[in-house]
Amino acid sequence: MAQRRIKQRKLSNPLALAVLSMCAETPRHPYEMAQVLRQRGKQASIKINFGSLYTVVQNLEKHGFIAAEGTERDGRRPERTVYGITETGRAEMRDWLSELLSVPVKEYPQFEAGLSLAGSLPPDEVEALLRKRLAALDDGVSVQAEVLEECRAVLPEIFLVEADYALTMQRAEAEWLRGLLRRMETNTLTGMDGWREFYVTGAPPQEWVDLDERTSGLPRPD
Amino acid sequence: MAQRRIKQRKLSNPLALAVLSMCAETPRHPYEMAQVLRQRGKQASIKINFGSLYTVVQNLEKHGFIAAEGTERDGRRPERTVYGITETGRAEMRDWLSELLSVPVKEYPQFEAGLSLAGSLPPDEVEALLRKRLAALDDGVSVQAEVLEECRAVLPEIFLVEADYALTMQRAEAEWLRGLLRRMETNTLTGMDGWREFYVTGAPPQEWVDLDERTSGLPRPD
DNA sequence: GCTCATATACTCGTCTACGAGTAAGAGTGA
DNA sequence: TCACTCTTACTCGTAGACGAGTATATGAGC
Repeated sequence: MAQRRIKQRKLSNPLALAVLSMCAETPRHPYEMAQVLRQRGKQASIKINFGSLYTVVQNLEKHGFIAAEGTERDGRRPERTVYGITETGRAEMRDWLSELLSVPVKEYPQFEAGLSLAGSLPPDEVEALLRKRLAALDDGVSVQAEVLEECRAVLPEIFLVEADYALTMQRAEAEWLRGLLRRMETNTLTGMDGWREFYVTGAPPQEWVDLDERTSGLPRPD
Repeated sequence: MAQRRIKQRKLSNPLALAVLSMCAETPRHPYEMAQVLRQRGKQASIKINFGSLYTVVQNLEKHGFIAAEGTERDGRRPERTVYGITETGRAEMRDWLSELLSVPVKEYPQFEAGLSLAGSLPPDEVEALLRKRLAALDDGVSVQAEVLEECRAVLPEIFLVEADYALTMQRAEAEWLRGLLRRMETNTLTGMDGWREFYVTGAPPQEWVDLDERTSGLPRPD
């Protein structure tokens, strides 16, 4: 018997969730949604692309999560359609948001991909590149820490939870990277010499040639 | 004068970089690339989707980054095209990989989006959901830590750098979450009562109504 | 009162991601 | 040896993401 597939959302773009959340507060037209999201600083945690916004609104309507409640017009500007959330939409929003908050999902950060393919570059080059990243990361952290402080002065902390999270994660990355670089510099990271050898002789060291076979049965995170 | 736009890659899917890296080692046919990537455990850091793989290979060829070097056939199985990397492709690979390693980019983790929209759910529910996440996160961490230990027994550490990174980041998230939950439980997080009030009375508390305006000029991370 | 810049409010078309489907050979057990 | 399943090796169709473009309106400066 086939195992029931885990529920798959009709829409997967987080922007759709943001739109639902906007319409749940009060009926709005698309442009206003974008404005409010921006104004509340949500564009730092959710990518708001205008091309996507209108597609997403259309699809939400198609699936019955939001419904056009009429149109308004400001002067001779183009007419704007105002959307409100439906009951189905409200349910979808609650369910989706609950899932986002309670179920950790593996996403694939580009940096992780970079790390896993770094073997295609010579070790010294990689070391230099990572040092550059660390510097940029440290800069970013100090800038954002400052901004966050300013915000804390005027806003209750619940509104800054996501910014605090992002900052914490960046700090963690910086610390990890510092550790890695130290181990690379001091040659404490096993395999560094093999890697260097490979870039000098052009061939992988003897002890690596059968690694692929020996590790084929290894439990790998998936 | 328009500022020169930052270089935009012809292909953005990290799988394309993995393909380049595979072809750089030795010419291969698509299916073999996928096999080798899997066998080396890269599927943990790069999403390998067969649908995408063939599209990506095609596009890489179209842009001259890889070139068909001929075909082979094993028994009466379908014919397979073998691709090798070109000089342009090698340059693209180096450049792309260098960028991935040295330039931190903001990605938009779903959880961050969830946090920033959590206000659409009642506070007690959010607390429960986050506790559920923390439990799952802790489980995941301990499983992966074990797997990583086993791998360390047979593999040089450079091959496990990306797994170590992923584990560290998960630990950091768990720790941050633990802190947040503590602050929520002890009511140390400012704004919690306002949020609760909002879910009881149905209206935002007095001191929030003009927050939107007061914060409109705030420097926001972007 | 005219021009230029900027904000408003979308539309369009392309490119791409990816799930689901397909089909043939190889192995395996009865 | 024959049925069945598993693995190999792709193909196809479609939905959606997003950049770039467009067109009007409003305000600011001269």
